[in-house]
Amino acid sequence: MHDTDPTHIKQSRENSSNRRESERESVAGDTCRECQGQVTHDSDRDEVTCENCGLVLKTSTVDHGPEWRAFTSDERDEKSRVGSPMTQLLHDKGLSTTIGWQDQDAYGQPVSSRKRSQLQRLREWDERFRTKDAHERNLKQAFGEISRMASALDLPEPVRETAGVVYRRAVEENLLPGRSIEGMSTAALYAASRQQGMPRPLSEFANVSRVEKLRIQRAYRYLSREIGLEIEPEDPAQYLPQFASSLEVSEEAERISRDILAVATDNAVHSGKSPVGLAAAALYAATYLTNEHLTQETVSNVAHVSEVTIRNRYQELLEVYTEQENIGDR
DNA sequence: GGGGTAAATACTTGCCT
DNA sequence: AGGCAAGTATTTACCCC
Repeated sequence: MHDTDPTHIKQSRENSSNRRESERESVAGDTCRECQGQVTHDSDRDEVTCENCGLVLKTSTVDHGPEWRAFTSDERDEKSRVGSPMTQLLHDKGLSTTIGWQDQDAYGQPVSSRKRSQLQRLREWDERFRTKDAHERNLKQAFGEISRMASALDLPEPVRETAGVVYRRAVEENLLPGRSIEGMSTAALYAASRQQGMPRPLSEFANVSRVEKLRIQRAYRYLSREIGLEIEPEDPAQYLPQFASSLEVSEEAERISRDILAVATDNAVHSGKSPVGLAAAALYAATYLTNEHLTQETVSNVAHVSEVTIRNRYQELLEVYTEQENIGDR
């Protein structure tokens, strides 16, 4: 749904109308639209992701369309037995059923009073299990909020799903009691947007959320500490392939930049610095060494960091790197 | 184009109650 | 627990070579 590539949309249409015949098994061979890297299908999570840059290209590749065909509306009514599509954003993933309120059997006949009280008890328990505890009810409300805010901020689908997962984890870890659902769901969305590599300033979230910035901040801090919410690619090297391919630098340069980062990590130069900035600087430094000479501007454009950051960073990197080189050569 | 600096801002951490 | 404040990194805007 979030996929903007028209060819994919066409494919999925064909999928549902031609049933299974045109099902495309192999994502292998396709390439990432951002970095041209190899993409793989993770069947556990049902996501198509890029091996290089980790971009989630497509989630839920399952064909949600019916597996039967109907040619008349009567036939459609008769055959239809499906509910809404499954989604992370419904508290029970949209899969729950309810026990009907009518005291009737499958044929519409009234049931005996004995059965009736049995049904009543079943309904009670059904209700209890379905909204098992405060948690599930929280989820329901929170996911609503997440969706609303994500739309307002125009965040893509993968981010919303991630936010859902994050929030669900928070609930499972019992982090909710005493905290507002609003604050937490905003924090989850904020965290998700960062994890997915498209951070927005906290203030934007504050604008669309019903809680103030401070609350969100606090909730976020809590979140990230309590469930070790590693803002995922903590490893700067992860960004390299992506940058390298969009900048079309030599493999040599990419290899060197990887070295530089490794050395930098050993020397603990990189604590507290943004991984993106480091990756960009390393790449810039590498092209400097291989005489490819990219300008700081081009690198900064691709990496979305300022030239200043690259300047500051690459000098430090180069310093430790050349030092290490000299020691190694001796 | 590379390089530098100052002020503003975003974000984290630590300290205090 | 929550609140505040200080500290660090990054960006923006401007300058010079």
